[in-house]
Amino acid sequence: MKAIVDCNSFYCSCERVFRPDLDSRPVVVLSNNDGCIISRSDEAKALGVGMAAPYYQNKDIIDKNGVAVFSSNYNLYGDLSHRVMDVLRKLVGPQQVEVYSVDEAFLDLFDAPHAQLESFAIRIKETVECWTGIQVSIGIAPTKLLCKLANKLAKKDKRGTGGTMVIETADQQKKALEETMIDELWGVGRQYAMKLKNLGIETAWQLRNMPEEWARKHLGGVVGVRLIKELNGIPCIPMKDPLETKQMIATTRMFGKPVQRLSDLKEAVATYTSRAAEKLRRQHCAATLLDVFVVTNNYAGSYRYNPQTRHRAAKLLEATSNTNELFKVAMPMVESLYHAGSNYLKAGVMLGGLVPDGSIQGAIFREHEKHHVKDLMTAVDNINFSMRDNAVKYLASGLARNWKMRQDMKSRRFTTRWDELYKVK
DNA sequence: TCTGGGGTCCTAGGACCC
DNA sequence: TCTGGGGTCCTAGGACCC
Repeated sequence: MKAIVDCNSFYCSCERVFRPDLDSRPVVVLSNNDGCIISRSDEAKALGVGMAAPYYQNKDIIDKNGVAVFSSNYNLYGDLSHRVMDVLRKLVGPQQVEVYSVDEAFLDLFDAPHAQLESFAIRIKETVECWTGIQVSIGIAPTKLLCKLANKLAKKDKRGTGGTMVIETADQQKKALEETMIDELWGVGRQYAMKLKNLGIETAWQLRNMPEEWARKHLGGVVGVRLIKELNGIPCIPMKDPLETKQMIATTRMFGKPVQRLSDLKEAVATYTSRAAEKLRRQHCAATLLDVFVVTNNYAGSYRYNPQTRHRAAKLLEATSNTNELFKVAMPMVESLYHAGSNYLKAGVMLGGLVPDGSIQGAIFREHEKHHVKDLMTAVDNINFSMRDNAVKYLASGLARNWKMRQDMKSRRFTTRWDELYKVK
């Protein structure tokens, strides 16, 4: 058996930990640049505030109902997320926890006694809530897909099951699947949902009873087959090794306001490149592919939002995690992508073809020089980690930073900065 | 005036090889 | 004059997730 533990309205819950006065007030948290609403408390959902809805379109409802609004505070959320995951590791063992996202983790319960699953779930839930202040819902089932489904049902009926739900027996599975519409299923997005509805399939139970060959034909090949199997309680999505490293690293941002100057665009890409390189070094990897992209909106005759992306990719001669080496490749790419007179909304850097940095093959005559550079990178990373964000930065990243994003309603970093600690009195 | 920032997996199709 | 079949690797793009 497996479980998923999911934090309820995670970002909102994080804000409430330090603002108990908001416990019964609606709360929302905005995306970077204060653009979209990406987390809503139950009260905000009840008001009809949509997920991923643009902030400005909901401003009326928000103002009228005294909704508390926050810019996203990733230092705070990241730290509380680690605390939740640490509690889970303590309860079930570090190898049994797969962190799936900032607010969700799968647990491998292969040896948990069946008769005690329900009480086990309740104990996990109560411990996490007591130790971190974050409320969670838990779904337990034989497959990941059924776990997600159980979790969704547990969330719907908070009092009945206390925010936990076990789907184990054939009866429990049938009942749960009949209650679930296909568009609520994990792995069924807008496209598949539309397709399925056109074929007359409405509930998860109906989908479960379709033959695999049918799924292979209509639902993206192996993806569809996996869906059906998982619905039938046959595990096809394995637990991931917690030590696995990423295959791709990206850093991309919208600008606070559109930029037109090449110098601003280069500063932004340099900043994202150095961020991406930091992430790369943190997982002890080097990249062999670099991709730079820029997004323009040229408002042809109207103000319609009609973004256009252009990108350049480069294969690196030598795998590297050295920020300077990456700059040397990225900067000319920005220049070649740039057209004077365009409005740039966004830019990004992606690093791919990742290899472990212990095994970098390269020019033998440069060995000495490379050790030097590695020490420098380590020093920069250490300073930035221990001091504060970007205590040491590259000049190429700029000083004026006209393009920096807006975050007008950010709470304090209560748990990760001495000068922003919560004050009791 | 204002629409996020990451990721994964899969398929199709082209280039190339023998 | 005739012009196969099988394989690999890579890239682009779609669909999905939180």
